Amino acid sequence: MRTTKEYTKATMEDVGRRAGVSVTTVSRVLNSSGRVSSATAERVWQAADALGYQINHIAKSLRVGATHVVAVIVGDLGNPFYADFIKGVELAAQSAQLSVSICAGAQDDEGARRQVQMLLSKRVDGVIMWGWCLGPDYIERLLAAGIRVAGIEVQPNPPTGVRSLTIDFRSGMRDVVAHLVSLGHRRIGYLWDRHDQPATPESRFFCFREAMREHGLPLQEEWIAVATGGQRPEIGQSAALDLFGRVPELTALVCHNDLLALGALQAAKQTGMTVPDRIAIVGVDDIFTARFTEPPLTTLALPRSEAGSMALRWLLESQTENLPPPQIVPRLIVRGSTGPAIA
Amino acid sequence: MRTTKEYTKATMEDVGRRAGVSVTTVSRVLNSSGRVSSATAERVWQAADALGYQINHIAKSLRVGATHVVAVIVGDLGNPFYADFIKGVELAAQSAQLSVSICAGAQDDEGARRQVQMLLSKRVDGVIMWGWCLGPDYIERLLAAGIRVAGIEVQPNPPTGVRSLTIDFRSGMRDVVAHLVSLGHRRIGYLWDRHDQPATPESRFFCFREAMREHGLPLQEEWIAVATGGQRPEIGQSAALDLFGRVPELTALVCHNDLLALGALQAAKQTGMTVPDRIAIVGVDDIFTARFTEPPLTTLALPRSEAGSMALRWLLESQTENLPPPQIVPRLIVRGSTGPAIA
DNA sequence: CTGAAAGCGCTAACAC
DNA sequence: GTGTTAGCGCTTTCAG
Repeated sequence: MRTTKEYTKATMEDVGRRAGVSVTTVSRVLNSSGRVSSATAERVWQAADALGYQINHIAKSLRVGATHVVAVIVGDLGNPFYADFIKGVELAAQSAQLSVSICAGAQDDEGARRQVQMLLSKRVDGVIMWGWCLGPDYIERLLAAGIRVAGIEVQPNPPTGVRSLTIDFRSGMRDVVAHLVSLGHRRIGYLWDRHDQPATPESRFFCFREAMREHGLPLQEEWIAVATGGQRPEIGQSAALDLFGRVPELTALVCHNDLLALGALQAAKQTGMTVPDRIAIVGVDDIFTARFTEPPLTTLALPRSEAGSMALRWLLESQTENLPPPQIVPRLIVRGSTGPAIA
Repeated sequence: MRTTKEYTKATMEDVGRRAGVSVTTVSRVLNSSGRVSSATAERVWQAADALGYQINHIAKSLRVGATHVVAVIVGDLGNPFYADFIKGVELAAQSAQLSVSICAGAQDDEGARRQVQMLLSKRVDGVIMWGWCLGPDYIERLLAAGIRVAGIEVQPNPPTGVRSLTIDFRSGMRDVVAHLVSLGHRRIGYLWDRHDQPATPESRFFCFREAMREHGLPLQEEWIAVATGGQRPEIGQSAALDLFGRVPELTALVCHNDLLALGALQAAKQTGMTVPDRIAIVGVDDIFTARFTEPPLTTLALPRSEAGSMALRWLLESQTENLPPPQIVPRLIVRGSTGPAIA
């Protein structure tokens, strides 16, 4: 084995010395920028890999002012939801020769401040996020620093400049409701995660309500359960429990996300309501777990990995003006948690 | 990608100019290195945040030769197993002022080569991995470049220099077997993921076999099912299916990991074997899904998030000679998939 | 086609 | 206490 020093610390100067050329030429060869005679080019390449030369990205970044690093920032890394998303980003990043840095979501404002400071200091080229993990002023700050920002489900009103990808919940929720209606359900509740607060027209909740209206089944106020306290099954469970007690005439429940739906499933079990006979349950996301519950969860699948890749590519797009922002289209996956309504 | 030139951020020189001092002084103040009169220090601070100064880590890294970036590299980012692990690393990284870069595992050798090249180029300070995602020579290469490497379940024989954390499967598997035996099971099979190949003394499989022996229940060759083809429930399912058909006298099955156990659960369902009455099933890992299967999965929980934090701290440890390598201790979580053996 | 030289923003000797 | 200076390794004018 070659010695440490030689193998790893080779600089362009070393390569140049070995090939009998200047650093300039080395740089030109290695980046295929500028005209170099093929003879010297050959010598440079040989010297480079004889020395095991690896470009020093730090130096390059300093010089050219771009780091080729994008950061992914998500609410809760422990949430199984995000793994696929990150995977998608990673995948696309690899083919774009970027590396991805990950940041746990900022819980409080102080955390957010620190995150932003870090992003700024590290001079990342871009930031990708799912959901609104950073306050608008922080996002503005990134934007002002020339850092590109792309986001999925950033509501309401992502600051101008954010490359926003939307999920077509309009069609998605229409599918969900159509499915339920076709099974004879008419009294369909919604387990809402208050997080998508003012429920903008692209939001899950808004689209659900809209779809209900389209079917002539206006959503009743009391059919809504509000889960507050984070995306955790337990939260969904208690909210569903309350809802089931309060309005027993419901025959179906659509949940804002699968985590909450998992809780609803438990709540049903707990109160002796059979799924899907007594109550049908639908989630959104299609997390890994969804296939393994009893019964398996019917859910509106979000192609998270693809969404991650799309977000990265959208981030890289040089001009977004003329292009239509990418849409992520969800797909209803019917499993065992939905069935015919009781007569 | 566009450079940030046009947005040029404040540099130390700008701060210095505004405060009427030199860059050196600014550096000294901002890093609290060196003696500076509190009066000037005060002026510098004021100038700094008047200008919204953010240190440029790129420049700093180039100068000091350390990037304060650690990379996490795992087999498959989509595997729900890893999310918590990464979260743990992130958590500890935050308090150590490091940022974490993530790398999807290298599937093939070419991928691995590229990953390593990237790590080298980006001059990360350290690499943390779960499982052996990189061939030994690649690891050597990182080590040779002065990059610290920490790994969990890196078997067999992590190259010297790797800061290896082990999981105490010895006690863990002992708990598993003791649990099963206390329920009256004696014919206990094992669903093996061949990946932990030569089954070193720290490995899941080895420890299981050892625990069986301790209980006077030597594992029969034919009680072993081998799942090849990756960590996917489907793989576990077909392997379990085969095993159940081949050796019906088994009353319990321990699975190398939860993903495989999920498959085993399906296989049991498929063949009409009730769990846990006809066959008890135990997994390892305690992935999120485990709580939601029917019946819920009894499993040997690995504290993945803590493991991630531990790994990072162990990576940072300056001298490892005198210190005992950290041990991760698993904990048996009894749920519904295990019960008394049929008489 | 090739090289010399000027920095990118920061830190660390080394003066004063 | 504070400033001057010399780079870290690279890209990029600008000359030859």
